[in-house]
Amino acid sequence: MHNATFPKSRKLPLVLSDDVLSQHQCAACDAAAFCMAENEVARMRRLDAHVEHSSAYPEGSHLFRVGDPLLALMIVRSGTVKLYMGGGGGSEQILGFAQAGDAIGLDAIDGSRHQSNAVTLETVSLCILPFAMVTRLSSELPGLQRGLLNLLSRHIASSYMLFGRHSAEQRLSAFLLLMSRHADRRGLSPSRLHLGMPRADIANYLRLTPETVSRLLRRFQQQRLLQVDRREINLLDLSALAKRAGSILHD
Amino acid sequence: MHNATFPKSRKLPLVLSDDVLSQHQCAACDAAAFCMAENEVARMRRLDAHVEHSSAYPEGSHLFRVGDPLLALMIVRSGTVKLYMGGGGGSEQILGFAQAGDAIGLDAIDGSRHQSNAVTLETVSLCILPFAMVTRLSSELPGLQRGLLNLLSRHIASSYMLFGRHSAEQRLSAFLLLMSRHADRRGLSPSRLHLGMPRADIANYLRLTPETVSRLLRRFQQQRLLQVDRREINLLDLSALAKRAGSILHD
DNA sequence: CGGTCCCTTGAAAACGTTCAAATATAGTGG
DNA sequence: CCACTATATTTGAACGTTTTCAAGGGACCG
Repeated sequence: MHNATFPKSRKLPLVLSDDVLSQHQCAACDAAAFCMAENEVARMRRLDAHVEHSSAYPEGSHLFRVGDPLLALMIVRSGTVKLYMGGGGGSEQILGFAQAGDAIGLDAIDGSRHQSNAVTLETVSLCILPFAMVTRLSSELPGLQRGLLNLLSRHIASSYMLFGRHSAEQRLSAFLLLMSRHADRRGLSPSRLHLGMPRADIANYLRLTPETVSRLLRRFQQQRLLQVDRREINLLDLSALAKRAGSILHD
Repeated sequence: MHNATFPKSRKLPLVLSDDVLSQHQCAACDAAAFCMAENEVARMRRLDAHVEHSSAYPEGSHLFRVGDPLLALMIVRSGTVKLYMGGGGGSEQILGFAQAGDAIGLDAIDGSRHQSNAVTLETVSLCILPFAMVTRLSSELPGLQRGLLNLLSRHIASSYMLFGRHSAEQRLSAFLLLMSRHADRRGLSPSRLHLGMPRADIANYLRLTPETVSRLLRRFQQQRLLQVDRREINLLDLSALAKRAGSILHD
């Protein structure tokens, strides 16, 4: 890890509000299986004793870079993280975005070093599960390893949106719809979307230009499919949007 | 597996010619680590005692489909295998091609079921390493698991060619160049290329149309970069081709 | 030989990009 | 609080690459 951009983390004080927040988030979180398991093993000992709740990372913080050793599994509590490959030399390729409840750090397939970069696009807070703990729990609990692998494969499956030759309209529709379903799964409103990233990043991810993304959003708004307010999107007609997405999501 | 398209395999007779052939291939094979390990464990016992050498699969045979249980790690000995997702309903997406020395069957990330389809584009012969053997060896030999994971990650890394927004010329150049390097690594001529697949499959893989692939090949030929003879390509100017590929391969 | 599949080739059209400039927003320091 | 700067977004018009549509060869297999 690059300490220059990696602020020191600390355990959060156990005030009630934070505890409730934590529970709510954990219930709809990628790492729920881990936290449940931890509870079981520790006989209802407090999560906070094992999971490290980080302080906030300011926008632009690198959580890890290519080649960094894999130290921990991280769960985004709030904010948006951009995962990308290729240096800043104009040729970066965005692999995906992680928001509340998403796990990151699973890209290290060889089990030791990261294969992509992760940078915060907004102020971000994390739950940090030291990798040693993940490993220990995995060996103790049989079902857990499968959970971890499922998590990994789900991540990869979502990236299949990028494969295939689809129109700009299809890709943006699918992107918005996936964001919506993601929010829904996390217990948030499926229509109130918070894009944590600039247009340029959406464009890069979808293999388009920022101009095209902007124009499409405007068109969708004119067609009453949604309302745009900077990075806040209000989806008005999910089924129509699904129709635009076409074959990307159904297959 | 679908037995309808999966002919019964047998162990090859140990005639000298085949043995030599086998050794030659194994030396430049994705599974070399496994075969070495096997030799070590078995105290120089013959490979053939453990690795199942399949009979030939005719063109169009499905080696596995989505959802099939993962039974074996397969190494292509000759021929070309197409890996793809999405049903035949006009919307298939090709994920890659496997030729001599390539390992297939590693797509089953959750460790139990295949996540893609594999079909032979030509007559294909395989080495089959039953998954139980792979698992057993992996647990006995520490370095082996890493070898397997490296194999997996290399496979994934090569698919990053598909990410990113590149021109048709860049993508086709990169494709040919990767084929060339692949052949070189396997001990074959880096200029004499045998594309095992139709133009339509190259196009699908590169997110283009068959027409565009055909036109580009013709243009490359006019520019003395290569010579085209049906599916046999003679690469005349690798460095010029690399220049066309541009940023795809260097990053 | 006849049929089928694959590949090629041409012309027109579409989609998305590029270039350029205006507008809006957030952040900063006076 | 305002002016000021940098960054992000929007918008327009022209352009270019790639696709689409259509038709013509060519190889292989029975």
